[in-house]
Amino acid sequence: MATETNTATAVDAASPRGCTNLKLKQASRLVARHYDSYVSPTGLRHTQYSLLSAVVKLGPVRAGELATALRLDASTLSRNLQPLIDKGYVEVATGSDDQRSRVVQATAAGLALRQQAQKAWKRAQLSLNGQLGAQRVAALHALLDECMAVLAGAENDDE
Amino acid sequence: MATETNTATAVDAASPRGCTNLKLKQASRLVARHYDSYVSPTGLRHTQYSLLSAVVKLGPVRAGELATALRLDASTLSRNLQPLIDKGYVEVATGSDDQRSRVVQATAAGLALRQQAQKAWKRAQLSLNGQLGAQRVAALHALLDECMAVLAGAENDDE
DNA sequence: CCGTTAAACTTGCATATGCAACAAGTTTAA
DNA sequence: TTAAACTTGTTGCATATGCAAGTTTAACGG
Repeated sequence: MATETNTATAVDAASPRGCTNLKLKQASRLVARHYDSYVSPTGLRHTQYSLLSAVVKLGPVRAGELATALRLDASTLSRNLQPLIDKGYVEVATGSDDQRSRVVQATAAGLALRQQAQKAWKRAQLSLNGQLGAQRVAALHALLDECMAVLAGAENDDE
Repeated sequence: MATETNTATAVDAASPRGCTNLKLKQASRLVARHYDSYVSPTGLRHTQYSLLSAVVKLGPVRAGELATALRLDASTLSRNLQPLIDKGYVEVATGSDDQRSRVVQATAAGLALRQQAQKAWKRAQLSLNGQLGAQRVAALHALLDECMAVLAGAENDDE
């Protein structure tokens, strides 16, 4: 969109201060705790809710795709599934064409719980929108999406 | 600053889509990996670099203050310090007035390493600025700072 | 002075996270 | 058709994270 300032021409003192990584981690921790205060009474942690939701939405899906979609390392995904499997919310089957692949999907119990938890999530999100202002949240989402799109695409490049 | 829209007046279709928590975590993971690719050759992980930097900046500081400054749970901070202590980059002493408190500070080795690692951090940050655009990064920082200020202040309130 | 309450950390427990190495199944090429 | 190369997941290892409970020390009330 707007001419991507490739020279220093239009940068009018936009030199970022501080560490983007630290700010993201801190904000993420704060927000995660906020969500957990709403969602954890359902028995799911914020991470587990996100994962279960993704499994429900993406239907029967291979582990690798799920990891890519969530931008998670494959090994992390593999382990994060375990608590949900133990509790009987998702099940994993071996792929039909490719014996190496694992196909993940939600159980009936998982679907039911997700619907419950989604209500709690909704309250958490609305509460956050209220505290921060819907516009600010929308702006943050847009910015984060843009950043992820750029970074995900550049993962194979050198400088 | 700008009138904090407390009513629905100025919201013109700013209903945020998606989950703020998930977006923050995903973006944070991507960015963390980016920083690690620059910083980890120094022997520090991105989290450890942030922590060591905070210790250096805040000088001799009580554990509690450090946790508050980093918005980390006290128990997490306590444990995160351990790797740095083991490697001899920071040292912890018992408080003089209050025997319960612990005072943390960087060692000479810690200071030296931090200076080295800071160069790697700088390259990571500049590279990120380049990929995302300095303005976008600056905007993101501003937004994150605002969010943290609001959320940190509201930690004791109900809805 | 002693028992109670509060404050500052640390521990136990359960996840979350990623890299390197590994195991297993598929595809390719000789 | 078999070994090399590649793909898909899982394991080992080392942190990162937070809540609840425990420990030690301070501060207070009587």
